Amino acid sequence: MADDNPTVFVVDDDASVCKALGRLIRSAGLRVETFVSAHDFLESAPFNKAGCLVLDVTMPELNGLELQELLSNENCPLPVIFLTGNASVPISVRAMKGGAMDFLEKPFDDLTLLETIHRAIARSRQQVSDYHERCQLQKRFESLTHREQQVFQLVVNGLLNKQIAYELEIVEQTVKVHRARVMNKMQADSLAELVRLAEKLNLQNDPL
Amino acid sequence: MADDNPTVFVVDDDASVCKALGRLIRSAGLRVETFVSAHDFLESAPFNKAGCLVLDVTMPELNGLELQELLSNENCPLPVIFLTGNASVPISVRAMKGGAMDFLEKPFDDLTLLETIHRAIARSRQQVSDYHERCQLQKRFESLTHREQQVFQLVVNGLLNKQIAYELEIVEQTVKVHRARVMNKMQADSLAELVRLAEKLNLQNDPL
DNA sequence: CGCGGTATTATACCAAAGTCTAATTGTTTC
DNA sequence: GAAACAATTAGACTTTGGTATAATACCGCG
Repeated sequence: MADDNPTVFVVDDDASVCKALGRLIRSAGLRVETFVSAHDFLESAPFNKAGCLVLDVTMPELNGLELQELLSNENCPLPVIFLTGNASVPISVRAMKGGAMDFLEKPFDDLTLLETIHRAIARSRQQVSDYHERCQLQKRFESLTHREQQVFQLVVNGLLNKQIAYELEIVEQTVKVHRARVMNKMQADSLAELVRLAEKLNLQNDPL
Repeated sequence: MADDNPTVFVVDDDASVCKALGRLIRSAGLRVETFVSAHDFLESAPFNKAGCLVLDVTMPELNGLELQELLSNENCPLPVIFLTGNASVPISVRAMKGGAMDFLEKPFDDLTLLETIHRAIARSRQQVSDYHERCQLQKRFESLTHREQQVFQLVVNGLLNKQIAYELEIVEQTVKVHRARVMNKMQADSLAELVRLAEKLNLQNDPL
């Protein structure tokens, strides 16, 4: 909502390449930040903002693949586009298996890169939006008391109030109270919606 | 249920390679079928059975990548593992973007290939199982009359019976009749389950 | 034309869910 | 200890959902 301006992060140990890529990408109307090392990039860690990463494979210290893996482990959802001068098949395969958007050899076609960047940003927007939604849901879920969470679980498993009462060894009226609070706190205005929220929260059912 | 025996399909224009791969894979206790051309393979099209495809990239007529794309368009979910002698980065990237499990250069390590095959088969099993479940669901859904499908849609959108009645310009009692039939035909024994079935059927909600 | 499938409605009743007020108990926290 | 929160229950009531029986009407098919 507030900051819908995606940023392209360019990481290449060759400053002149950074500069050239920066120019190219800016010319397409996109915001760019360049870094000459993976460490530099990591300091301004751009979590949960839309954008993408254009990454050189071969760099001293932390190379492109290692950075990709690191970000992946950190759960940073930024799509990665690799650029490389001297690539090999195993490296490109590893990059793609690691979830890279693309893997382009230098010299690359400017338009191809820009087109790939746009696809990456589109994906990133989706990811960021999904992430935010999920966070809000998670927050609501955590605002439930333990008992309310239990009732939530059993309700979306399809149990009747009286069955839930039996499971939890309480009285049906108590279940109704909890259930009403669950609907309120989760901001669901129908059981159908509550079930969908539970799905998004990965509240697995069936553990009966 | 009936045929839980996955088959590895090997396609390589070099018959001796086929033979060697066949031996290797069979030695791991897996069923193998070999083909010396993509066309040969396509004739025994192994849809909706668990297995995987070990594919040479460079072949006369229809090459590996083309076969992969063709199968993908045909919605054939068989995981593909590429083998290649003289590969290039763009080709490997294209293969991986096309959803390949892996892309191995000859000479490859036998154990690596077998390990990849096993992962591919595991994925295939999951896909086949998902596919079957989805088919059954689709069948049930299609057994609903038009009116019942409408009621289904509105029910899982969270509308009350009386609201559904208003939408469809009928009386609440009629909605109840349809609703009961929907629950029966879809084999759902709770609203929660019905909503989950609707999700799996991609009955998008919200088109209010 | 009669039969089967579909859609519709009515009546009646029971079960389940939702709502409101109110009270009790235990725990934690300032 | 008072205040705040959580869990529990009771009682009373309304709304909604589910089920059963039955009847009417339309349509297409043989």
